[in-house]
Amino acid sequence: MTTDDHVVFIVDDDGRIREALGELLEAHGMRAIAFGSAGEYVNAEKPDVPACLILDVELPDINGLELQRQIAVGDHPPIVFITGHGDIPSSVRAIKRGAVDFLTKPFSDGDLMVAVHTAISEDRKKRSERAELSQLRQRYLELTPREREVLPLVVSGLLNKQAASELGISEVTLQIHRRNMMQKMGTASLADLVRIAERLEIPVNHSRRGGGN
Amino acid sequence: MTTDDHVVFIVDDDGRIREALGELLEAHGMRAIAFGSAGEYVNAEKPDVPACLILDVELPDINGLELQRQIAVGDHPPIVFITGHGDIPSSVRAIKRGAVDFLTKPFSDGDLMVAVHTAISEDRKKRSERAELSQLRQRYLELTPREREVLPLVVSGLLNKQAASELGISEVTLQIHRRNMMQKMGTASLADLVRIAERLEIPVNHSRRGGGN
DNA sequence: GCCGAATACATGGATTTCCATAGGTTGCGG
DNA sequence: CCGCAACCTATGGAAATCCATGTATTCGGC
Repeated sequence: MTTDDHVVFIVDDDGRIREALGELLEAHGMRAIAFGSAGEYVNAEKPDVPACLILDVELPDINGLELQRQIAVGDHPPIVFITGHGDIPSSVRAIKRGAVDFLTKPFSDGDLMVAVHTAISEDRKKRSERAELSQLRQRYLELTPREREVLPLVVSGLLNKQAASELGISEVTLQIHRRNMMQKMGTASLADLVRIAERLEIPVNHSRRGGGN
Repeated sequence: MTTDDHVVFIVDDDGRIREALGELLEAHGMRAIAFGSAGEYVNAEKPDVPACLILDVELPDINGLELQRQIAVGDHPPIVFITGHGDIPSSVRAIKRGAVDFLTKPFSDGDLMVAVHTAISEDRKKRSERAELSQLRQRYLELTPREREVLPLVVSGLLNKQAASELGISEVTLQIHRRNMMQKMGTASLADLVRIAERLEIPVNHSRRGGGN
């Protein structure tokens, strides 16, 4: 892990904590960027790399749990909460909402580093999955309306003539749309297409009656 | 929700707590079964219905978190922890390991009931998914060794002749195995089979080179 | 008006899948 | 030895999919 392929954000109003954490992370070969308030963090330009957010619960401008709730609407780095005055309901809520850990001060350097590594590893995985899904979604959006209608019928396993009947068109036309759709989706086989449709959570409302594939 | 289609297990060494919780749950039309120790609970015959486990952290025979860890190897009801002396690391660990909630005494009846309903609802969903998956796995186990070899090749989208080549057999033989396999798996189409293979997490190591489905 | 995209339909033909039927070999258990 | 399961192969033929190519209509943008 080099300092260019990840980043650790530190949000704590206590300058000494920011400095101590920054030094700890850099001593472990990690890149750290610190902020004194949630507002600063939210408004800052951020590198597009796997990340972790070390977040103090008691911030001057907003409660850390509230910030977690707010940033949850978009893509955001996994959170490692740190707090000097935590309570159990808060910790439960934080973890249920996806935080990687909830550490009470004083916490050990080791615990923090484990949490940070877990968070960055998690973010790396999620970002990769999101990128792939985003690409598939883009392909889906490039389909014509008709092609988009044909897709769920095809992946549900209907024969071409059955799918054509569902749309009230000829089988020949259905075949054309099907072919164009599969080309745009970049799939060489029906099997590939079915898997992509699953990834995109496209509903399957039909089923073939009777034999064969 | 009738008292026949679910159950709430209570494991607490304090008889008054067991009684109070039992009465609360029954006042809400729920069925409750109480145990004074983890050993009692583990050894008891349990109804095969959606359930919730209200688990005290400080038990005489074992720590509640340790019991969570032990029962995690099998199918077990979602846990709602209750405790009079909890600490944040314990609560974090409990939630991370899948507990529905971690309530510190004195907790409100409302909080407990919400947690219990969430747990039972969750268990109902998981049990349904597990039953379905178990059935699919049973079908998979009924395949002959050859049929089991053919399945991943087919769902990867290979042409029959390509799959046959992979196994060093004739295309005709591959077709026979394919047909028998799809019948045993209860699938009417390749699309259905692909979805089932995904559910069973059968690895796909091949891909068709070139056009068509 | 022209052009391109989207949609519809068609033909001719090749390839693949599917089906029904038949036959053979090997290994295991009763 | 016999029956059965598992595996292998084949034929003949029907159905489905795929491909290449062509035509026509409508709509929107330039």
